[in-house]
Amino acid sequence: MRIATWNVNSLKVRLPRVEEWLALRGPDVLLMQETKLADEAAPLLPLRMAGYDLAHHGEGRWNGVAIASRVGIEDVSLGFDGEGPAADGARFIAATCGGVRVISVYAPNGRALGTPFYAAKLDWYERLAAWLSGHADPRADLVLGGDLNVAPEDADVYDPRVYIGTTHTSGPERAAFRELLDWGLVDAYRRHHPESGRFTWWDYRAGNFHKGLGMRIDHLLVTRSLAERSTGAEIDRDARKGKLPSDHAPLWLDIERDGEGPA
DNA sequence: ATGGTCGCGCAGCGA
Repeated sequence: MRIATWNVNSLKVRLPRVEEWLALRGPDVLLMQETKLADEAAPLLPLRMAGYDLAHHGEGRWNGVAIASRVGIEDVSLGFDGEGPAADGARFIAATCGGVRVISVYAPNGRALGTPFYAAKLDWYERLAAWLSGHADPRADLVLGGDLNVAPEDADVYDPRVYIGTTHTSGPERAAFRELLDWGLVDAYRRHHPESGRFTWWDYRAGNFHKGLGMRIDHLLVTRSLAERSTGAEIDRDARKGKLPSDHAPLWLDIERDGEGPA
């Protein structure tokens, strides 16, 4: 089973790139973020033509998360339980695909340390952790993926000195990220790639992609049962190239089916 | 050169 995540930065603009990428890499499940669409505008038919069902949670204009699956999609939930879909800013969608509970999240950016936006980011992480504690089991198969807007280690940025005093690498953000790991999730990409300098996002400006100036802020966090069955993970830098790219690259993880050997 | 580029939507904000 191949599970991928991609901040597409407008599914409307990116649809051709997404269709192309689905055909190329053939993920069973694709978690998307920043679709920037209202639910009525979600491209259900084009994805259906590509063989995927789509569950979408959007508010239009900003944010918006989705799950595309070619192995079924059931028990869709929008937003953190108890808050209702409107309260989460269209940053959380969960569904069961091929027997695995998958969650697509788009963490708040935080903008700058000490701002209300930064406080809201940390608060969102607390609510995410509370949701996990209340509604998920670390012993079950679960994937929490998306744009978490945190580079968990210094190895996840091109130069840690550049980020001193900024968001994405601050102590409280990294502590919030580590709380997810402490709950029972494993950073699936790191399990396969210990090396530094592997990024999922590069600023559009100043040729940063071509200069290799990026951050690893998109993640696939999986419970141990899945981590033990994972056979590989890759960031697809090629998808950041070419015509009309997102500023994020997709990331995927391959998992053996439960039971009898590789899928 | 004290910016740089996108997407949204039609000014200027957010990332």
